[in-house]
Amino acid sequence: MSNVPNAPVRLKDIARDLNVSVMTVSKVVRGCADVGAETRSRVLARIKELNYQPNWVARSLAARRTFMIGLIVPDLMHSFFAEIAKGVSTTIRPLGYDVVICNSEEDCAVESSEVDRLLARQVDGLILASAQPPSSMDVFSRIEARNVPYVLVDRRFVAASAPYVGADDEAIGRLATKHLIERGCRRIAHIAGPPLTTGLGRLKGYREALASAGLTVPDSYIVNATDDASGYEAARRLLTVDPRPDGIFGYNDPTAAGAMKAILEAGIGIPQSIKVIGVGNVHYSDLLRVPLSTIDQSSASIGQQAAEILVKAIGSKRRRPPRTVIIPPTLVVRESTGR
Amino acid sequence: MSNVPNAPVRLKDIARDLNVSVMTVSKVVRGCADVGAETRSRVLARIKELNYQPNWVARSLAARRTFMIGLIVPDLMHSFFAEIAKGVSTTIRPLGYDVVICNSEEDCAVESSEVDRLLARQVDGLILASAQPPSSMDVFSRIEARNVPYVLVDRRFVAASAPYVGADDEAIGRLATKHLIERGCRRIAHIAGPPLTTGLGRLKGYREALASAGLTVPDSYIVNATDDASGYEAARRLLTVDPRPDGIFGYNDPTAAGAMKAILEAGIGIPQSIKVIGVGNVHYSDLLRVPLSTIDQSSASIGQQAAEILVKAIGSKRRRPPRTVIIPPTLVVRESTGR
DNA sequence: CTGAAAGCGCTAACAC
DNA sequence: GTGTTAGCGCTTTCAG
Repeated sequence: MSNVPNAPVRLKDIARDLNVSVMTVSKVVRGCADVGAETRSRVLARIKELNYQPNWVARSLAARRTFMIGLIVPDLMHSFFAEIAKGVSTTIRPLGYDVVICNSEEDCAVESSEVDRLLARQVDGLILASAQPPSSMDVFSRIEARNVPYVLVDRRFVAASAPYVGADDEAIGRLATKHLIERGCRRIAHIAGPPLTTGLGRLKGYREALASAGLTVPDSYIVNATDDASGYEAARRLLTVDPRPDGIFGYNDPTAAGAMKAILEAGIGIPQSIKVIGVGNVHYSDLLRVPLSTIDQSSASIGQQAAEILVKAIGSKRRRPPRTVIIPPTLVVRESTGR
Repeated sequence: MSNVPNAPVRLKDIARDLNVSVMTVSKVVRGCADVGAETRSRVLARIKELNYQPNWVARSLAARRTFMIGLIVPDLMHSFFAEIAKGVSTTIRPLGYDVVICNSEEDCAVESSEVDRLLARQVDGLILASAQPPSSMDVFSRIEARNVPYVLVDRRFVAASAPYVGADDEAIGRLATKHLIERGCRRIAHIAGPPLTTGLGRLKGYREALASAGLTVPDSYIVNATDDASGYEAARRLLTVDPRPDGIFGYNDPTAAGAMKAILEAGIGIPQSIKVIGVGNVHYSDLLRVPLSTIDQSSASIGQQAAEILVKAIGSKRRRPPRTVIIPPTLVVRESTGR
């Protein structure tokens, strides 16, 4: 019995009840082999009886491992990141880890403080879809100083010496743009994302695809947005440009969906007059006003692979050379780029 | 200096460097008032210099508080729950808490083990959108046995003596159904959700609204679904019923969106021939094939209020009488129920 | 196979 | 104001 009613059962309680040492009980709990069969079953019986649950805080302090990892994403509401989060969780939970999920709100100061908190909580590893500016290093170097393994997802940072799992953004940009060209578009606009590897890469791919098709576009064909609301506004601006674009490549599905709303509101037909394509293949793309063609990035698998790489890195003592997993993008054709 | 390179700085290190006791440093770190001004500034200086970060695992063990709370939701991919998660995080983070988010996959065994893990990690409190069957008690009684405060959201359980924050599901059902009736529908079908308070309550409200309007419907007007895919299938079944419904009330926005897809695919006009309404006001409702009328439940505010109640409960020693916050539903009319 | 000793890094309670 | 004493509940290490 413990002294205080309602106080959780401890190893000590079980040990006392059974007249064995705390160590023996601890070993049974952790499944160590070097315990006598009879002792083990007595302990096990008592554990079940009292419904003993190890105190993970104490265990973490003593073992110097928390079996907790941190995941920082810019926005959980964006289903792309929700899917990554889910992929991470379902992969890593069966391995005994819990995931602390943080939202950085796309703000690099918030992200930076999240990282510190997670580190202070002694997480065994970190997965980061970072909102840092491309050149910034200090968040990464702080993690590295602590020798905590981490994996970058979605957004790449050359300065960070960490594994990366994500898509090939230039390939995405080329694939989307080429598809519009093949569907007959000649005046292709781009709703560009924030100046991170994702936005920049897709923009570059877009430019490359245009160039290799011998197409040129006015500067006003490139506008900026990040979500459905700003995508809507961006498209409204594009519709005033002369000549009007006949194709729009959106940085991601939300911007593309917002753009479609603006286009349809203006009474312009999709895909007859303007074709639209997005990126991400969010689950509701198929239910939009006009089902949205998109580039699939296998978001769940990004989370899964990041988790797997992280767990391996946690397991091995020495730093391994950072692995890079580039997930090839695939085209999903729906009505918004129909003929 | 610490013995091992790369080992994090400890209170002890700072104390030794400055020839003060560990306690004094600890007090400075925690902002206790009873420290001499000069000592304090010396300590502060050294802390900054060494970039000291308290070890939260050790602190948690000693202080018997982790400043971590657990949040369990059935599905992070469903933006309703993602929004709750965001509401919880943004409310509770500034108060010094971190949130461990878990997905139960709508599976009550998974949920049960999540609860145990979170409890073993000594979370200070729990927020639960539980997938337990309505009568089940044991998850709740396990939490109560540990004396850990918890708050229920979205799904209600009378047997649990915990605060609840959520919508009034019967009111939702009535509001949605009444709206369809007012818009002229007479043959109103319902895509019902799982047999939890949400699904059951909305179904009840639907029945009440029909009854008070003197309408009756065949049993075949009530089908089951949980997400967009099953909503699509459900609607396909409804379309074969004779006489065909002229209104469909979907358990949530995804089911309603899936239903709209099936209806439009069958070449039937929305809202001309069938009007559709959902629940949840997910952020993309406005971008769907036909912008979806819906019932708003203020999901972000559910998360926020649950977090606030939980923090108060954590602060106070004694159990307070469980508070119940019912968020009144509001109607959002869009094109899917247009005249 | 079993257990005693020695912490993990920090804080509560109380002396000085 | 400052420091001392005693842990928090567990694991590591190493001796029996």
